[in-house]
Amino acid sequence: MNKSASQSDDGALARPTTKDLARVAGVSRATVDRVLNGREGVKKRTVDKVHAAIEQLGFVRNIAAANLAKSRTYRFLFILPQSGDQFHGEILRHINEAQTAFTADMVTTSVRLVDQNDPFEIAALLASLSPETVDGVAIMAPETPQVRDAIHRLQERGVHALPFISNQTLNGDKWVGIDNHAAGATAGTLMGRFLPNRAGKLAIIADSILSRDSLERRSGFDHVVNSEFPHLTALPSLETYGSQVRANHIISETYRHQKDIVGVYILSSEARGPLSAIWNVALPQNIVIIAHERTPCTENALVDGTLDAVITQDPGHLVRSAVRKLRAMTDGRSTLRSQEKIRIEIILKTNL
Amino acid sequence: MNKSASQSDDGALARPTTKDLARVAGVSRATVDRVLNGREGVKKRTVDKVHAAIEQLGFVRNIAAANLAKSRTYRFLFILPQSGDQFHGEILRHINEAQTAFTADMVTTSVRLVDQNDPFEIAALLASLSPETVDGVAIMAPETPQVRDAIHRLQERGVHALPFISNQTLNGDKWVGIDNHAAGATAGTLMGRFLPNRAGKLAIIADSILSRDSLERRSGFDHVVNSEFPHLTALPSLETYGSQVRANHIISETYRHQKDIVGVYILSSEARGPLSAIWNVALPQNIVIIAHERTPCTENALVDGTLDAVITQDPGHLVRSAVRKLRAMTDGRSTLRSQEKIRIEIILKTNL
DNA sequence: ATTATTTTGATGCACGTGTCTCAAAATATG
DNA sequence: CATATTTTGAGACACGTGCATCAAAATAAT
Repeated sequence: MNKSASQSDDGALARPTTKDLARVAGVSRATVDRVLNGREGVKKRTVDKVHAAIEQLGFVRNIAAANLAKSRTYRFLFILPQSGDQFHGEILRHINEAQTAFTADMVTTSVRLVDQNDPFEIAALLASLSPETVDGVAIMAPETPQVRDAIHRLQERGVHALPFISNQTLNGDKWVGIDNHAAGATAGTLMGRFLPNRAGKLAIIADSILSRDSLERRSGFDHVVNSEFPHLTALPSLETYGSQVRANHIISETYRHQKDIVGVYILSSEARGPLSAIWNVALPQNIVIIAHERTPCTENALVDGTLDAVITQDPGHLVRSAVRKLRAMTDGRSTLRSQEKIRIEIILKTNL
Repeated sequence: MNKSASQSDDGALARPTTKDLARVAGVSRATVDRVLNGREGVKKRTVDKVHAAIEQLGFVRNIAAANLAKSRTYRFLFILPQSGDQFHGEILRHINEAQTAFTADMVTTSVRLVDQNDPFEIAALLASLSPETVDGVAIMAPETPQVRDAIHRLQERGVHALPFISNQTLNGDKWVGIDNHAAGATAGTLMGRFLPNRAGKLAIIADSILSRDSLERRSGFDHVVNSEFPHLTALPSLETYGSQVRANHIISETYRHQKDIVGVYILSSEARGPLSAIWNVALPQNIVIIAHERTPCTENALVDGTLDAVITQDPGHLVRSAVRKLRAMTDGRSTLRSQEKIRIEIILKTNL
């Protein structure tokens, strides 16, 4: 029987190396290298022998040593909107916070802020990137033809691209973010459960209903409310377009015309505008209000009772997951499904 | 001005190495090594010079290369209860599932199942461990004097110990798990919010109220119910002691004597017994039932509407966090607070 | 059977750090 | 001053893998 791997002092099985592979497969280390790195000019019979040895020994490549040998560093870029949105601020904070941890893993991250409403600027930025300066890009931007094409060409040039959080068509698990339909449905369920016996109307407030996120959340919300809580009626979405004045206006107007509002659902990732509008209008205490994303603003609103629940995704997890995925993409590996699944979290006053 | 780090082809700053440190500090690589690894016999003035260079260059040790040189492998052991509990099954599953990912990081994990009720067995196991065979242990076991002492001696022998999920006194951030008081409070909040206008009694079911977890959850639950939902009254805890017969008995008895039960809170991490008892007794449809831990059983109960909400902690995150912490402890590093914070998650039918 | 081509082996260096050894230099002690 | 001691430097090798070169062996083509 073959001695399958060297034995260490304490009797534990040492981890098999390429040397062990070569010995067990009966080939040279050079050939093992050719097989492991998929180089040309190796007979199929030899390839099989090596693979059999890998199987037999349970060989796992020492990525650290490999990266050291290649002196590989991962250079990743986050492209984020430059709006002052607090949620994006949290994302930025986590990118910086994790910088030290990333450095230890040979990952360097940088951030570029772009105007969300200028697809040409985004496309131009993407066009300026090449595999010589960056290995992967996490992109948070609305899906427009320009951007979609730019992403496509970027990938063809050999730079990995990863839709980040929102607004892009998803392919397989090559994206990071939550299922917005389910997030909306969760909001709907909470709304219904918090209002078990009170028939009435639900106001729904969004920045703009044109974004993919908003549409999906709205659809999930409606689905649950219509099918499970027929005593509640979701009103058409109100759009604030990011304007505080407009937010104040539409909320007071709506409340004036619809006296039987029992709940408010704030769709957008920035709840500050709608919340202060609600504060100004002084809605009755017993209206249930649900918003998205954990920010200093929504935390405060939870604590003082203005907000009843917040549906959120963990920004730190989003950032780390993006980095892990980009790294896996550059290595041609796959990631752990369960680790990368971004949870839809529910936050109440008591689990802040 | 000093040339601070070598320049790579593409113009990007190469990451500084110990060589760069030596050059900038004006000492030899041997001395840099003495400082970095805290060896004796270096003059304070020299130590300061090196630290200044570290600061100036922003030097971060290449852990991968260091571990390679030391041929370091991390050998961790999980000590878990051998009860057939589904939640523990999930933990086990995640340990195995993440095995491949760990291997790539030079981490090998093993698992030992022990009888939770036999502190002497656990203490004996701990006593048998030495730094020669294991670097760190994640321990999930009730806190008894025997176990506490054994853990203490284990640490003195140089094996890192990490309380895992439950039942040990906590020191600083050297533990993994959720805040059970907050988890109980969350359950209480949901219960109250789901029952806004229905006065009545709440049945509370536990395996045993003697465990630290149960006590803390109960206390959090009571606090919220008493202070915020005075129309609800939490009954004394019912203990099942893991017996299905007893579960059936106490639940039917309680329901017979207390006709105005409007909610049930299942404290323990195993909800199967109480749930099937509830199923047998056929409680009225509109009773709100909340349990802990996401398992196949609680998932099914959510889908079919028996359960209204599940409070849970992500077992995969728990496992990975334990490994990261043990690794940081062995390296003498600190971990990222925000990443290791285990979230109290709320699961409804819609965010399964 | 000879030559051309493909496949394999042997060997050496590199990556960044840890860990030795031995000598040289600096400083302290008498 | 000479000597003992502390502090530092120079150098070599190791870890596991990638990558390159050149020769040797195996196989295919003529």
